[in-house]
Amino acid sequence: MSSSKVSLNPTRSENTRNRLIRSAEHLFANRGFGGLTIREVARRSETNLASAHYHFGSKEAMVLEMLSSRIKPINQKRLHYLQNARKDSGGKPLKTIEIFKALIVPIGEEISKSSHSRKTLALLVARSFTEPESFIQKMHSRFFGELCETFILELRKAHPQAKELDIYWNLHFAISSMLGALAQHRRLHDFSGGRCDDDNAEDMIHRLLIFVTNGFEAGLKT
Amino acid sequence: MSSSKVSLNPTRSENTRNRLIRSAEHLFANRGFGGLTIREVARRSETNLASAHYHFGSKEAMVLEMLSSRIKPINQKRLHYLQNARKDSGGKPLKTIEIFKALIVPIGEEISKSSHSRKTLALLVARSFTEPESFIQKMHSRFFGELCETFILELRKAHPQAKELDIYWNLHFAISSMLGALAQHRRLHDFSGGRCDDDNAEDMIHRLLIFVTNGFEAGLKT
DNA sequence: GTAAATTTCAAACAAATGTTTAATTTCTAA
DNA sequence: TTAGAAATTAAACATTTGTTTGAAATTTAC
Repeated sequence: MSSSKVSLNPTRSENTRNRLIRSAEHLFANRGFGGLTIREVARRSETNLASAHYHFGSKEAMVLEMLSSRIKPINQKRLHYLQNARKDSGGKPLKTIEIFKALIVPIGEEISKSSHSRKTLALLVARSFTEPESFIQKMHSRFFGELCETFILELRKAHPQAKELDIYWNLHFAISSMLGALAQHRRLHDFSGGRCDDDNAEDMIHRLLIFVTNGFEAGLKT
Repeated sequence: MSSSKVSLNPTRSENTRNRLIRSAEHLFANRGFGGLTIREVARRSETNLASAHYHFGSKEAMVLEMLSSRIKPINQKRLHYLQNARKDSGGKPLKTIEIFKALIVPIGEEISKSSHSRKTLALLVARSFTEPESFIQKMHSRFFGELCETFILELRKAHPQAKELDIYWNLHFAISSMLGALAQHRRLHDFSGGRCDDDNAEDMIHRLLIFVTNGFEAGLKT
């Protein structure tokens, strides 16, 4: 039942817990909530089916725990980037691209950092927006409610002359681009005949920033 | 076993077939392939579980048949729009926005046209890109392979000076925006506090076109 | 070292799913 | 009208799923 203990010398129990989370991550990223089975999570973790229930209580609780472990650090980084940008701007409203940097770059960094298959995290974050509605609702309210408000506020400061609706719509498009681009890289690989790869996360993030910033700003000029 | 017969006075058999397809559409749109069960499709169609297998052979075949009935008309319209644009241009390369119009407007029109819940078709098309990879691969090769090639060719004609990779990447972003925006309208509703609605499909399509066109063109200027 | 708590495990449970079968009903055509 | 084809149905089948149980193994604390 212990939860927040972090140790350099993890106990055996913490080890299985972590192995379970890592396996759940991989499976959820590649197959979604419905396609993930506890049995396979347990098998890949080289532990028993029932131990997953022992540690998390249910399949849903396990997956949400896993998502939390990946999403929360990213969201903290996002807020951190935003704060730094505010400091640098000396009280002036931020430029659009700075705001979107704060939104997008942290994902890119976490993707580059992660030692295992680079695509797992990208799929993970993006898939969390393509799951059935019941699941998504829990995700959104748990992980993204505040964050959205913060970014909307910042965008409105940056564009005081813009209509509220225009900001909503175009932020919606921007987030869609980001998530879609991350989740559906397979399509890119397909129709570029393998000439584009997303191994270079920095390159991808930079391209995405240009696309999103220009699309957003154009959308405000009605 | 008859397939291409179209009659104004549909037989009883064709009726159940159509009812099955319509129920499958609704369920697939809202819950995805895994969340759709043949039993529920049959129940909603007020017919028997086994008749779904009688008409389609398997769950997968039924869903693919349903997708085909919705996607093929849209893709035909897309090619048609492209042809018309070519005629109007008098041999000159098309403008970016004309190409994206051909890609995006047909979906908007079908959404407006459909009598049942407007969001069903949007969800349907978009979800087809967020399903597990094995399923998507079949979808892509069956419905979108050629289409992608055609549009890439047209974009290259329109931007002969642009790098090939830039076109691939930014088309990828554009498609991501389109699908994401269609599929995830719930987020828009959420963080706009209900102030944005997507009942006005024309308005949404117009906004999307502006966003995508400007993002794409900005992405080519490296 | 030993007793209690924690963790792991094999087995079983109950519910749900895609598919098949065989009988019944409905439609079609001569 | 009637025999044969087509379509529908109820029932059963074989898997698979999330979850629970109770015993065994391991760790922890004194």
